[in-house]
Amino acid sequence: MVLREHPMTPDSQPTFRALADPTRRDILKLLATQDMTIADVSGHFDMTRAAVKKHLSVLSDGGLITVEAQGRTKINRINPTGFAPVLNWFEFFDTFWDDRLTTLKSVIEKDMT
Amino acid sequence: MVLREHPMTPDSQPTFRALADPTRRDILKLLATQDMTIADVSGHFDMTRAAVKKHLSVLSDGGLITVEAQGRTKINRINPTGFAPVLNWFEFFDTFWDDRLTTLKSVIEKDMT
DNA sequence: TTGACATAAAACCATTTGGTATCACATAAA
DNA sequence: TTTATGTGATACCAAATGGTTTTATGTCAA
Repeated sequence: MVLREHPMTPDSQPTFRALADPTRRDILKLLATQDMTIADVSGHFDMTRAAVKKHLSVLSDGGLITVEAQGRTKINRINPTGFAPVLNWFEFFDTFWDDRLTTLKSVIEKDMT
Repeated sequence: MVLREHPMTPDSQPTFRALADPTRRDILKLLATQDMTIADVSGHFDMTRAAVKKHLSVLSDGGLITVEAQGRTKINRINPTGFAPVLNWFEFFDTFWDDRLTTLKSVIEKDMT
């Protein structure tokens, strides 16, 4: 028995990969406040635009942002739907642990105290 | 304004990193069903025990499993509390999006249909 | 049309990552 | 005490990753 993702399930790997880098997670928090061009995003980090652009590409591959061309700039916009694959993955444990009265929700609440 | 994790917040990076690999996510699903030794886990994957051991170390670094010595074997056990850092990170967006009536919960439900 | 500017793309580099093979160590069993 | 077995640790390798620099390309404004 080798556990593998079901073939029909949308591949969650690009999303998990996109979330694995701290800079990309910070970019997502940035874009949660407002849509931004690449130049805008770059202004918040100590790295070249090219590097930021690569991160945005990874985020786009993971479905976590959408990019819309607007003249000579591109508007990077967070995509709430893109979180679904990861959230659904967590849901597996949530439903699984319902039996043990150890839901993920209770885990969060425990951490809050 | 450069977004960085608050110094007092437990570092979530090792947890995100641990979740970024598909094999490690499969291991977690395995351990959700029952605790296992390294040999047990290895039996489910087409790779050497050494490779599986590395994955288990990364999962342990991320706090997602605990390891208990038992004679000459080691029992690997999933640690629900270890999910807290990532779940809390998602909570940020959840509360943020409450204003827009776009909570993560609704994202999941939309994906279910 | 010319020049400025935002993004794209490619080559390149150092480090990390996921895997292997090998050897050492500790514990259970003969 | 041997011997087998489960695990740990190290060295090593190919590929991926995160960054830079440089060179296009496309679009807006004089």
